[in-house]
Amino acid sequence: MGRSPCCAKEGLNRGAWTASEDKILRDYIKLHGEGSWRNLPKKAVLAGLKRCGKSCRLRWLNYLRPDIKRGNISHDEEELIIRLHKLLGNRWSLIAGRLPGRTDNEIKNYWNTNLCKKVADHHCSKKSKNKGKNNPSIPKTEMNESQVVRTRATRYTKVFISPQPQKTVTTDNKGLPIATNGSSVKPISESIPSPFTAQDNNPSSSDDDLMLDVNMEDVFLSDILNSDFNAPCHVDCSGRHKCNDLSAAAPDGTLICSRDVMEDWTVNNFLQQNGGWLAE
DNA sequence: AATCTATGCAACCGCGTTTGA
DNA sequence: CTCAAACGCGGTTGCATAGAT
Repeated sequence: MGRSPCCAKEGLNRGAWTASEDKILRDYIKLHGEGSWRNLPKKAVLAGLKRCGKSCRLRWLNYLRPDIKRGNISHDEEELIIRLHKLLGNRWSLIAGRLPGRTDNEIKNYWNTNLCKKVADHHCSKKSKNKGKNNPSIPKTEMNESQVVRTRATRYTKVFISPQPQKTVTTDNKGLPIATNGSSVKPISESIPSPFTAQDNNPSSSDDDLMLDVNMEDVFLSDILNSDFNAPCHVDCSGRHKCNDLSAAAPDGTLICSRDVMEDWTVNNFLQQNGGWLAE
């Protein structure tokens, strides 16, 4: 089913935004609020704004929003980005969510232009420092090795998590879990919901049920958080497959662990339950 | 001074997910 | 339940500018 391109309508402006366009958009949103981007151009065109909704949304989110923090990224922010990227991969919106005032686009650009090189230099100084797009001689597979794992993942919405009492967790004013000093790392089996403990890969189960065929009883938080996500993972996630990026599919297509599950689990549950933010 | 190359960033594109009729 | 529209995200592109030659 083809979707009509958002910006295909003739007569719409493209490219860099002018100051007057910014003003129109800002005034419009001040008046009507965010959202309904698709309808925005129809209404705003009366004010002379000839932009598609998608473009308006992007301009607003990345540039015009009043809470956007412009300027250099501080060292603390940089550290945080690196850590979050190691944890989350290229989930820029998630990373941006942990950095108030920063946009996903800004962080993505900052990573690609600064941190990517830094991290690459730090981790694999023996490898080429050239950017991939400027160095076509580097095979893509090799380039990917020095990059983080690709994170586009199928989202699984049906995950059975057995109810577990939530531990209270101390958070800072940003909602981030505060690392407790010297927090001892527990085995995952003690701290994560039951789907991550051994489950019988029973084909007779309902097809709608996501089978998390993971036996991580011997996996420790420190193994994951301290692991080099770029390197082949030495954690045997399933007892059958050595997974490279904490998500893998068996040759028969059996899902072993979806990344989103892992991410949600890691960020929202797992770390909190351990009371530590990248606790070591 | 002119040209080339590298860099940074804003914006676009395409695709997956969500929503609602 | 189905399907199309809308939304949101990550990857990529293109342009302006700085620095090197």
